[in-house]
Amino acid sequence: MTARTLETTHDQRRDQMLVAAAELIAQRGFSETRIADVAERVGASPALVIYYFGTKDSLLTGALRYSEDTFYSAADEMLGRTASLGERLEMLVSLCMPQGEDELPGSWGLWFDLWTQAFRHPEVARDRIELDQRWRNTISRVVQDGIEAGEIEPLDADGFSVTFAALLDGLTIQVALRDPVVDPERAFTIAMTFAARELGLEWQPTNGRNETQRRSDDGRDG
Amino acid sequence: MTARTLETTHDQRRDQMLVAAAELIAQRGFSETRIADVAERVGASPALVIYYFGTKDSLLTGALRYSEDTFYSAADEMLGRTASLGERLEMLVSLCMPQGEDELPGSWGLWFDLWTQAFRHPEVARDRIELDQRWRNTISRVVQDGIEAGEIEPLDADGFSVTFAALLDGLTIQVALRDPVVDPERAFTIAMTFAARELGLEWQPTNGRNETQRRSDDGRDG
DNA sequence: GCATCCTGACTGACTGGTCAGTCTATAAAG
DNA sequence: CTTTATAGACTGACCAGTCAGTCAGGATGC
Repeated sequence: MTARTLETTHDQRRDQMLVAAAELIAQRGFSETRIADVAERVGASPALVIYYFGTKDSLLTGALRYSEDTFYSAADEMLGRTASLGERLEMLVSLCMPQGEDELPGSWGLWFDLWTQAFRHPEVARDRIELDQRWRNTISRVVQDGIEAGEIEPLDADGFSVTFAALLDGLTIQVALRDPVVDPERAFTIAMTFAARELGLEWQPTNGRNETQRRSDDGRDG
Repeated sequence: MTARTLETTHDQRRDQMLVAAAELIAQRGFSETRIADVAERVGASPALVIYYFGTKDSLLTGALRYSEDTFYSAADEMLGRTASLGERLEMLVSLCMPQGEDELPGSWGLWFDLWTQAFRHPEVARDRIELDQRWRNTISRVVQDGIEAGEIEPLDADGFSVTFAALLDGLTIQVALRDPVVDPERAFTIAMTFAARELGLEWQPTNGRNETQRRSDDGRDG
């Protein structure tokens, strides 16, 4: 039916705008993102953006949601392609550490904006809570799988997920904010050491980099 | 001498404005804070605010700095009045958990704004790094004192401070954002349990509340 | 000819910052 | 003890720019 095609292009446009908005927010910040910027980015008129989203706020918070959602989906998907508990944890952790510039485009700044918005806007707060629960569930599931596979002894996976998620958030902040004391490698090691100790899992840092992430040659920085 | 009085009132005015700005940022958010709002709050004209700070940005980032600085000073000061390692840790942790509404006025939101600004403005980032180092030093010092007092075995206090600070940040986020899974009590327990385990310290949750913070009656929840 | 998509032109409200000049108080001069 | 000078604190009026959102109407597809 024709409604389908229309709806499809409609949704495509929408997603284009959401992605563009997310990228701009990541670069410039939430309230420094203008409708006109988003419009230009997708090659449309500002009026069209309003046509799709009604208000600026609706667009921007939508972009935040969209971006985080994409992040978690990517995480879930990647997890599907890995088996061992150790590797899976490494994957989750390295996903949190902005060490390359090429991951999801600068999405780290979006966390800050999401939190800032959530703090003052109940609707955003609700979404964030949901998103965070999803993240903790992912962690919890990974641990649970490890238990069921006999890799580690049974323990309170949910409890672990709460603490571990908090630790990851805290480390990610330092790394994203380029704290000289907490570089990506160190944050990675801290997180993994904590997890290993807490779960009773064998783990030690591999030589410099962990192998679950990006090809061994990473060109140069910048 | 007269210059003294003049300078004093000058600085008073300045501080008034910084405090007012901090409060407004906490309430409405960084970029929703107008010069006119600050001016009104201190009973002055917008022009006067500019007269004192030159630009809006200078005022707002100054307010952020001022507020965080006050927080850490308060922490240091409180620490001076406590002796045992356990109590000191409890104090640091409870200082991070916004459970009452009456602490420093809504200063939790300021963290989010500080991070958000720091992510995109190098100057703010520098300040934040310094502030955070100060915080870690405080933690480190507390642990070091505990070691020297023979309360715990020697260990890497700096290393601990990095991890513990990150965990506290992560927990504070959840609490500040009213995550139903991580209420203040739970966050408190998680942090203390982690610290105790990591430091080899005896600690168990007291009945419901810990005694180092506020009187037992806290009215109702807001 | 109808619905949806889309735009250019426009506007109304807001806001950071300027500026010319007032007010107050201390200091200097007469 | 007045008068005058100087400086800092302070303000009202104003401006120039920005930006979300409106609207009337054009294109496009069916």
